[in-house]
Amino acid sequence: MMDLDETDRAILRALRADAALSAGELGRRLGLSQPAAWRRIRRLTESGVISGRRVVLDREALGFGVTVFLGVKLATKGRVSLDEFERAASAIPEVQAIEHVLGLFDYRLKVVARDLADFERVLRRRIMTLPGAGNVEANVMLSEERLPGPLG
Amino acid sequence: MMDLDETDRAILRALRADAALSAGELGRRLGLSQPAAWRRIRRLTESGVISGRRVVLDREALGFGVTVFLGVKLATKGRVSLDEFERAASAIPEVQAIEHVLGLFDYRLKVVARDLADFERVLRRRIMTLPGAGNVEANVMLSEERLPGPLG
DNA sequence: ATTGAAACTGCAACATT
DNA sequence: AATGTTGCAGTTTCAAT
Repeated sequence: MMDLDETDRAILRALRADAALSAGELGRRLGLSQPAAWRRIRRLTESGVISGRRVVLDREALGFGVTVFLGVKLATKGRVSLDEFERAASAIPEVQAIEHVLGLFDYRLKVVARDLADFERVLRRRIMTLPGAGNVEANVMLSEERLPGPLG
Repeated sequence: MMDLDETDRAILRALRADAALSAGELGRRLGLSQPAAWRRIRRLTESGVISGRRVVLDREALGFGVTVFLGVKLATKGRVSLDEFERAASAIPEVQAIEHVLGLFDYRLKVVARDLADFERVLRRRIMTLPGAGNVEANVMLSEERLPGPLG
């Protein structure tokens, strides 16, 4: 953990919205020279605060109009069950994220599909056959809003 | 929606892992010239398939070690209730994502906090006081695995 | 698809405060 | 310790072939 000043936070806020911003453009906005802004970005990257840069793909543009969150309760728990479940879930192409959670469910899966008919196929042939899967609860995503979140 | 060939998919797969890859490096890997790779990236961006580039922040490095998924059932529904709930939830700094869903819950919130004591504060003073919030169910995240997902 | 060229960016070295 | 200036290699972003 690292302590950030107001300038660092402004940089993170800007890069969260658009990681393609150049150090020069960032410096211009914050009143820094290009190398000064660049050095701060490098420092944030090397310290691990910035852990990567990813492109965001538009699922709809790719033909995947349906996103569903699944809560999964395992029927059998234990070291082997968790590993096996995670390995099998990772192998399903439509699964975008696997979250191991504590609470009413054991896992939370984010699944995408072309449409509801396609989702039913994934659910029946892939999800319900996952090793150890007991109760499964589904929530179809209608819309999603991503927020900046706290920076320290 | 746009149709992609195998090369486009390889580009998306590579950029999903690391958006900082240059067009030259991408071309080298795929057997394309630098401008050819660059043109494909631009085409994918202009068509909306690539909808943005974001930095990934390490929550733990920022001092937020706890991530909780909340399922929220509204007590009162209707146009106004949804708008009001979303507006109030957006104003909570610890809320990272607001997902409007169909199913057992009406909303799914991704919330981060410094620790469990901090999370309790957020839950009691911010979440439970959200307008219209009825039942709230929580799942504490233990680990998360993000997968490439299907590309068409 | 390749080449060439202008503008910009990333990155290092050095000086300043 | 953080900044600014200079300078160069590499990249982006075009146009031309």
